[in-house]
Amino acid sequence: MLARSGPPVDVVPVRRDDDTAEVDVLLCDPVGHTVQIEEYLTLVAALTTAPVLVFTWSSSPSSVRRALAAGARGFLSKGASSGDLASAIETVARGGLMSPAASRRARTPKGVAELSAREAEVLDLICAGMSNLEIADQLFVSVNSVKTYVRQIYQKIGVSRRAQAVAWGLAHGF
Amino acid sequence: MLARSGPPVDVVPVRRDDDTAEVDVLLCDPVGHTVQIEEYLTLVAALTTAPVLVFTWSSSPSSVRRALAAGARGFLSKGASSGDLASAIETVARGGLMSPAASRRARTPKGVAELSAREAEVLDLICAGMSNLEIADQLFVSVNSVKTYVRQIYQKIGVSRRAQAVAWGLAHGF
DNA sequence: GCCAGTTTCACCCGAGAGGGTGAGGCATTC
DNA sequence: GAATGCCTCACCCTCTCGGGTGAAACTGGC
Repeated sequence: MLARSGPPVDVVPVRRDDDTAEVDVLLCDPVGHTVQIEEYLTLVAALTTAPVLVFTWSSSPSSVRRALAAGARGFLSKGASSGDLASAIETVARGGLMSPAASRRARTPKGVAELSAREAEVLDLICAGMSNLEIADQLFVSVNSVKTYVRQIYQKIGVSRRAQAVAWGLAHGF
Repeated sequence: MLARSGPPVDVVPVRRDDDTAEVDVLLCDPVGHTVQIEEYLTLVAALTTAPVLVFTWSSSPSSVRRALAAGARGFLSKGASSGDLASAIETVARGGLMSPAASRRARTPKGVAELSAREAEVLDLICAGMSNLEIADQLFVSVNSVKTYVRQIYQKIGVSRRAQAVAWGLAHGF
């Protein structure tokens, strides 16, 4: 995704228990932790001296507010373009603050416009091959909630089974 | 797939009831018709004056023999590279005969080496979002057979559910 | 002819998915 | 405050899938 952006960006996967990685900006998706986002970001910030850029599907003003208040230097929706992501990384690496107000225009990739943040999140995990129960575990919700999202997703993207949803999702940037 | 090949090739979808399409080479996958491939190819040949290039997963010598005997000007495995496909189209368009002996080296794309032709065929249809029953209908076999293939595919590519198989398949050229 | 691999099929059973209905709580907007 | 959309959850039921077992027929190579 970033390979086609203008500025050169090296991506280094960082895991929770990896405290030796040197990065300029830490990209962090608090999926499953949105309820206690403050605690989560405090933990994440303790792992690195690099500024933290939250990169997740949810971009509700409440999440943004709380993430920034928790010390994140930026917040960007996964629906933003790769160019926006690259420039967000640059802004944060330079010590600036990246708020979604600057990227609100480039909101979602084409075809995802009608999915809510949560629905997009669930579709992301479906495309990763996870079962409903695994997704429920990951997001700390009931499997009934996941089934509801799955139904809504299928209606919105016009499919009727999982394989079709995966194919759709992968064709649309998930 | 062909967009990245050297020679320029225009692809025109041709359906069974479309007898006005002008094409130089007719690409034809007799999926589901391998038992009566002769009859099928006779029908196909009646649709066009263009040479017929069979493009399918199965590349058993028996299928090749019978397809060429039925009038096909070429036979190419779907496992072949896009370059091979493009040059096969050129060969056939020039009036040549395209037999798999020339493309046997570039047999399957990476990662599909262990799938049989039938298994690859089934995975193709899974990636198209079809259910087991639909696949069975398409291939004129029992749904029990399809389940068996699905099991074998999952074992070979190391997945345990459909969504994972779709993602794997799409990542490997299906 | 023998052997291995492939194709095909059946059956059993539990797990997972999918479609439906209904409901309450929260955040945002007017 | 009311309306709307979203999130969350429950429950019902059916369908599909997935893992297992077993078996027969065919093809190609040795």
